[in-house]
Amino acid sequence: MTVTLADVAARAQVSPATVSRVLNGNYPVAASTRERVLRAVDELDYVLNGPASALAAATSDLVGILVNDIADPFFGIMASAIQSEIGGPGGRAGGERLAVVCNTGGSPERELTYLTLLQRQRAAAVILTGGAVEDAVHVAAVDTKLRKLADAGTRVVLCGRPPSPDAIALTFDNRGGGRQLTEHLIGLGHRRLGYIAGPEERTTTRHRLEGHRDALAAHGIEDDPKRTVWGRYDRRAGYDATLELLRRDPSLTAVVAANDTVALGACAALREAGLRIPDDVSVAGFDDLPFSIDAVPALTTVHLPLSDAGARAGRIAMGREEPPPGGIATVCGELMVRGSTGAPRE
Amino acid sequence: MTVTLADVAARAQVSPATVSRVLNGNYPVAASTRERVLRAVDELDYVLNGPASALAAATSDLVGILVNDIADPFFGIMASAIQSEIGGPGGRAGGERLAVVCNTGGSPERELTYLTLLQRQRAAAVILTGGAVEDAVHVAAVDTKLRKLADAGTRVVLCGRPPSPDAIALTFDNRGGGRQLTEHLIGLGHRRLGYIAGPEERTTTRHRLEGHRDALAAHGIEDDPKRTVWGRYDRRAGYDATLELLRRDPSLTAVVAANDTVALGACAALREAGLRIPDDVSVAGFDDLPFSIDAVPALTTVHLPLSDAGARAGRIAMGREEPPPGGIATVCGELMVRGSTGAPRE
DNA sequence: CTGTTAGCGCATTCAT
DNA sequence: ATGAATGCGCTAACAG
Repeated sequence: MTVTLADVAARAQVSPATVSRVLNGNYPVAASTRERVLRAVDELDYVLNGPASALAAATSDLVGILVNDIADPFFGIMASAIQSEIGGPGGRAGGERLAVVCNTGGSPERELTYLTLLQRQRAAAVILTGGAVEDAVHVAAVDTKLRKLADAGTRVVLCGRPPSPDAIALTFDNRGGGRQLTEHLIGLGHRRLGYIAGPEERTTTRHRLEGHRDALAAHGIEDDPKRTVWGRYDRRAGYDATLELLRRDPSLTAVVAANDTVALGACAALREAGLRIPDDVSVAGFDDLPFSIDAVPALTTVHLPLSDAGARAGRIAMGREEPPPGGIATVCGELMVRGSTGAPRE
Repeated sequence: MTVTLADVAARAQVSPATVSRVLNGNYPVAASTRERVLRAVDELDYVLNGPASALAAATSDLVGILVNDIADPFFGIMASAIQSEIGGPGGRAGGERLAVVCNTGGSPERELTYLTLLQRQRAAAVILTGGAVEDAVHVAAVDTKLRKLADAGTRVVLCGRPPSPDAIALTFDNRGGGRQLTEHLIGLGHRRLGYIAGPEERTTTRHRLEGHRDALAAHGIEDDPKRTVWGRYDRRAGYDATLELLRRDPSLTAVVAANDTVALGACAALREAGLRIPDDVSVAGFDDLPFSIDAVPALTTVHLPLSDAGARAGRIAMGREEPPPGGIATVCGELMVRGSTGAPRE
């Protein structure tokens, strides 16, 4: 039924080994023979059997990309950049690699499951993006998994995720970015700042919040726990949290959100409460996703070079770029001051 | 070095076949034996070899999801929904399936390449999302590919994509949605409407535009070609196109965009041109992506049930839901009237 | 319910 | 530069 390498060999009147060699292009074959084989491949419409190939070679052309939320452009942008560097020549089987993005939905179990699945597939490389869950048991489980993958020859790269032994890491300076942002607001004169944090157990959440607190502390501003609210990384969370912050302290003059999406929800809540941005309340986000510049007013935020970082992670995973010294590099964000922040009222 | 099924069998003092059976859970095995095997698996930290398994079974647990732009939430939302229905029990190898999303970037070649790669991997199912490129040669090539995949036992489902023989299709009623939207504007009194279309060669672009023109024709409004501009499906295209439309006809009272992202760019351009929305110019989008409600004013658009459609496509691909009669179902959008549209000025 | 026997399709030695 | 032979690790009949 399905045409195999042997069929091609027969048709081209060569041995299966020769066909394999021209297909993989990693061994000298006479030009005339090659051409004959290629023609047979074409005529028979032959398609390599991936599993068989992977089994025999003990490695595959799959490259796994793990993301926390595929519907969030934060991950989409990184995944897209990674993938653009994955393709091209260099792999086996004609140089085509299958970049597969796996959506963990932020669930530790799913993360582990996908890692196992990729291990099962003998993936050529695995790239984990975004913040990690901090639960000690889970961290240990992931580290163990990553070590096994690495031992089995899978290249493991972290992008926008805190370092782990046995993996090359490109981490984002979330703490520094958070600090810059809050210092900007303090510099504007704000003293009563609300903070909308992300999910409590994630590293990204903690680091950004720490940066915020660093800035407060550096300027002798008390960090009133009432001024921090936790939620998910979505619009609704920002909306609800803002209402809650306003309830707890109507005299707030600024709201700092864990990311841009949350900030958008915050803006909506403020607007509905009849407050003007930034005249009554300033708002700031984080990430600088494409839509942030279109918010009204445009969102002050911290720009993260998601695309560049993703591309670099992709190249490292493909062995086309040297890993950073020590296996860890910190990628810094850049404060983007726009219309959503201004001096506090009165 | 790496532990195999045979090792597990030896340790559990059973035959390899038995181990395979408990792992796949598709054959009766005595509870006591099962437990012994599972314990051995655990102790040895055994991981199934995916390629070997796929080779022997002639099918894999891979499910491919093709998207045009992974950084666009339109696709992210569908992919996420599809994936949520892919997992769970029912597959081989412990019921875990690997949902892999492949980013074609809108390129016909990449689309074909990914389909070949998926075919190579003997994917269990393939789901293609979003609009297709209309070039006859490419359409034929894709159809051929889909037929081969189907013949090889891969389930093929289209989601938000026009029908094709040999595939089950859930298509969006882009034409109807486009018509509704423009009729809404005409009903408001608009007569000079600009239209920002997407990439020229895509079905989505064409259908939405046709709907727009249907509405114009139905109301006896001349369809001046000067009032249509083409561009990509991104913010920048909307921005540029709006400037161009304004240049060609400053008396426009409404701008209809091919999708929400484009509409956002249009809003930015209008705002910078000193025009108020909707007082001076009304704006409408399409898709109703999450950020659309946060635009200022909130965007009038056509809501597409991306999540529901994706979930349904996922279930059909997994054989857990009956395909629609005739293999084709049309999914309709719903007009969402919000603040960005109003009566024309004067 | 469990063991035995054959391949699945390809990459890779080792020869020639 | 090419062919022959071997085995990758697993599943699926087929027996028992």
